Amino acid sequence: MNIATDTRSRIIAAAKPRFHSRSYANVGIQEICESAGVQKGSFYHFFPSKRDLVMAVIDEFADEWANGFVAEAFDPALPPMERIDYLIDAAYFWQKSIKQVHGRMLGCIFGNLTLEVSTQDDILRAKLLAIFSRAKTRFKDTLEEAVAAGTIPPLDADLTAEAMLAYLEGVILLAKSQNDPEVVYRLGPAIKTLRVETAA
Amino acid sequence: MNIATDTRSRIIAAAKPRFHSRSYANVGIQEICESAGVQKGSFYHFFPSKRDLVMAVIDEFADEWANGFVAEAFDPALPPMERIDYLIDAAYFWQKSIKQVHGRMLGCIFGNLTLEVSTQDDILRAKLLAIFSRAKTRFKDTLEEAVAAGTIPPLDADLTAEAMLAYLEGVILLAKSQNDPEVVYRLGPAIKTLRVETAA
DNA sequence: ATGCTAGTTGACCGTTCGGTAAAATGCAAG
DNA sequence: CTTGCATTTTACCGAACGGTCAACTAGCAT
Repeated sequence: MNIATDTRSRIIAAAKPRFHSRSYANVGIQEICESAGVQKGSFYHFFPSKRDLVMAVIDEFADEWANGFVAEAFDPALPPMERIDYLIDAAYFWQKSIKQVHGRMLGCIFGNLTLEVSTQDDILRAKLLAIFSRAKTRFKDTLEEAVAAGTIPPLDADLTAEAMLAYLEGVILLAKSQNDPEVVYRLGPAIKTLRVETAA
Repeated sequence: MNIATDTRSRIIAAAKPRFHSRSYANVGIQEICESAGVQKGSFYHFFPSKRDLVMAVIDEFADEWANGFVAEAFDPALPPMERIDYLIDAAYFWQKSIKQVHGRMLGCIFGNLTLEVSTQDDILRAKLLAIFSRAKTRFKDTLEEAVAAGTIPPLDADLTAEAMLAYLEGVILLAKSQNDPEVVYRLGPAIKTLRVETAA
């Protein structure tokens, strides 16, 4: 079970940076197996299909974020709106450090995969949608807290949260098109100007 | 020359909806040729490579937009900020009509391609970047006009324009993840709340 | 010791990939 | 009538694709 788990996680570890830095279709099982030092038959012992692998990769990225930057950013000890600043900062520094190591702005793997596969695979789309949904909830809770504390005027927390998430993804997209994480630095802070008023 | 042009444009016409509705890697030359009623050798007479085809497709989409919705939206006769409303409306109705016909929200092909290929092909990335750059200029000019007219308080028109473009792409991304153009309808109008202040 | 099972191996499946080369066709100008 | 050029056809390339299969190994419980 120990060694078995090891093989499985070696496969995921090999797949993660590849799916992130290239695309779903452009990364083959064979390449992943070679990099992980695993035979193809062994791969299909752990993963019924390529799709199942990418789902595991998505889960790992989501966990990594949820327990890393996101947990730090949405620290209840911070004043609510500062958490959003923190998140933008984290996104910026993460993209920047990846570019320093890898030479490229890789962007958000959830956004990348969404635009690539969501018209072709509803199961993957649902998976990615769930990730976005959780992210939105984080924003929403933060906004509600900020409103309750009187930090910001009342607004439609649900829609504003969704708008902020959209903006973050859009900023990362534009940054990727320029291969330049500084775009995140320049545009990110404007996320706090976004507002959807409460319905009258 | 007439028939020749016809073959070339039949190829592009076959490729356009495919690249838009699926992805770059998922659409093969063979399929495009079959759909266009063209032999593969003939394809390579007109396009040196698959990349050259997708560049032509990008150009066609860009022209289509520039001469269609975008031209209507950025009509100088409209009050500046209403142009932005118009553009959001246009994006919404376009995505909605595509979904009605095709059954799917396909999103923005420029955004789609950017996230798929921009880490793997700098020439395509540059092409897409140029498209975004032109779009940003439209926003920027509009914002400057709105500031000059006193419609909105002074702001950093360049950065705010980029932020608005990012937001639009992000909203479409999120809508695609939900396969629901109504997201564009709900979130789109908040684009006008985005602001980057002028540097002090 | 035996049998079961999780894991592994390596060969193999048919299909598709982007791209090539040479021969054939059509057409227009000299 | 012929030359030349653009276009088209057809057959083909090697490589890679996702996925399958039967045989084999190792460890553990009965």
